[in-house]
Amino acid sequence: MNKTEDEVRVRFAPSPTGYIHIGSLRTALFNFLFARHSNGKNILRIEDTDQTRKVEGAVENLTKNLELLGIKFDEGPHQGGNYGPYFQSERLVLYKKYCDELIEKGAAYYAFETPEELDEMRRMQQLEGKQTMYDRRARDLSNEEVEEKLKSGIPRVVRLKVPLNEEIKFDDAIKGTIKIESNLVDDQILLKSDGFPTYHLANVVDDHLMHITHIIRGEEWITSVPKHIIIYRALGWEVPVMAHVPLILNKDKSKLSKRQGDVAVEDYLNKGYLKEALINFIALLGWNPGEGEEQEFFSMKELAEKFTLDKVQSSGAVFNIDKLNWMNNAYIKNYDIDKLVEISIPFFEKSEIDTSNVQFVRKVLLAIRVYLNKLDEIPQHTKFFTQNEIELEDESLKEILNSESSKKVFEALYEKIDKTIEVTAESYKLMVAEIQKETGIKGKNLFKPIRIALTGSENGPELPAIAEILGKDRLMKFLNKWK
RNA sequence: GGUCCCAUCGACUAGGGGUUAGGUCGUCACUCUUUCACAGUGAAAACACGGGUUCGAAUCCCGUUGGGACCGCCA
Repeated sequence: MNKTEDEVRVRFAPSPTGYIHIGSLRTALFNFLFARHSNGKNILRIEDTDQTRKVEGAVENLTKNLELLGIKFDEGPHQGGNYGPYFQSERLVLYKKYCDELIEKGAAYYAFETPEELDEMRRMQQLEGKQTMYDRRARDLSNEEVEEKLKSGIPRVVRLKVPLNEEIKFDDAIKGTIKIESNLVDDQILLKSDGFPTYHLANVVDDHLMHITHIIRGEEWITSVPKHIIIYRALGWEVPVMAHVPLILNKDKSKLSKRQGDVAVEDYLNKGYLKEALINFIALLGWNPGEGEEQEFFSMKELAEKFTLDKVQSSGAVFNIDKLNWMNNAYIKNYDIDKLVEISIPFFEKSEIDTSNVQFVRKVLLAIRVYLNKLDEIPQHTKFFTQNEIELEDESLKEILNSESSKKVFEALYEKIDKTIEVTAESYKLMVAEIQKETGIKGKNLFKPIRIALTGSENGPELPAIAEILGKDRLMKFLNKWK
């Protein structure tokens, strides 16, 4: 064991449900940033104690995406570590051991109700308008009764014996002091009848055994903290620092959900949001460096330098796709072009562009990147570069093409291109400038007909770039049609 | 319904006893431009309400209202 005394150790503990929720991503990010900021360790632990919800390949998918986004772990299923195993399903003996200890100490007890009985109990409570919670009916069973039932082999669970008439208090690093009456805390099931622990038991045991110093997780957990504190106390363990991160919300301020848009990180990656933009955006959802800082763009390194828990917001944050789009566009515009080409290839494959010609892809991307909020918009911007026949966007454009002055322009440009060996953006500009001088036609009357003749549309990327990409042959073909 | 959490422009937020309440997205206008976009300049836009405390409250306290989360042999 090589843990140094006050080393910060945090964990991200997802259940393998098959995809990473945007909210989980932020929790993972905050944990990672906090660990890096404090020179501590970031640990990945898989909470797979629900046998009914196993998803094949979920862990691989999760690890892959987190890694892709730059969130790294120092310990975990793949990287190993001194406190494994890092799958809860492989730690069952541990949970059993501490569960027995709790029973021994009188801090937990056996209960024998069936799920149906519990449903019925809750139904009645609801009918009476009471809070639904276990009525503690098995709490005071005599030793003999318990022995007898255990022997009979009927299904049993272990429940937490919540001490009565006490005020449970703790200090949350984000929310401040929180107090709850113990009488309102449920005698939570700790060990299910299948022998697996529930979240509450497994979490406390693992966080302790793995020497977790700070628990950074979603706000939805805040109401179960008292249960955890009771377990820590019963086992004589120190309670880690709690930090409950506020929720990410839908537009209507409810918890971010599938129904109202994409929630899986993969969805965003697949749409062509750059990982840097996604991380930057997510980090700013519920956190900011404060103190008059007006910077909006942060690299992962900068985030790690600046991240502290006291700057995490205490209220929820609406996920605003407009701002993500703006930010992603900003990243796309400033990204290293060769790297961007690499990332963009899969999206170009959905267009007419021949992706084997990387130079060509590069040119097109350079011309259209300014328009892209996300990479999956590439196909809708590439048609100007791939058309072999020009289709007019609107019949009324013919009028412009057929005007006297337009004809003159086409004629002149055609001749110049004919004499040119290769059309580049530069040579195109020169030619058009010459035409302006020679014919006296300028402004709209000059460029508009050309644009329409070459693209079929009144607007689009810069003409010189388009001309270069189209190339001499197509340029002549398109002009010839109207001259 | 019970418990807990939360409350600054439409959204993300800065500020945290004395500020013209600042920035970013979005919106609108103008400028630039051989189109659209980009870029630039500017505008509209907020301290939920009511009581305290104080010379002074967006800021501290209490309440109200509003929103949210949780109340499972899920995590």
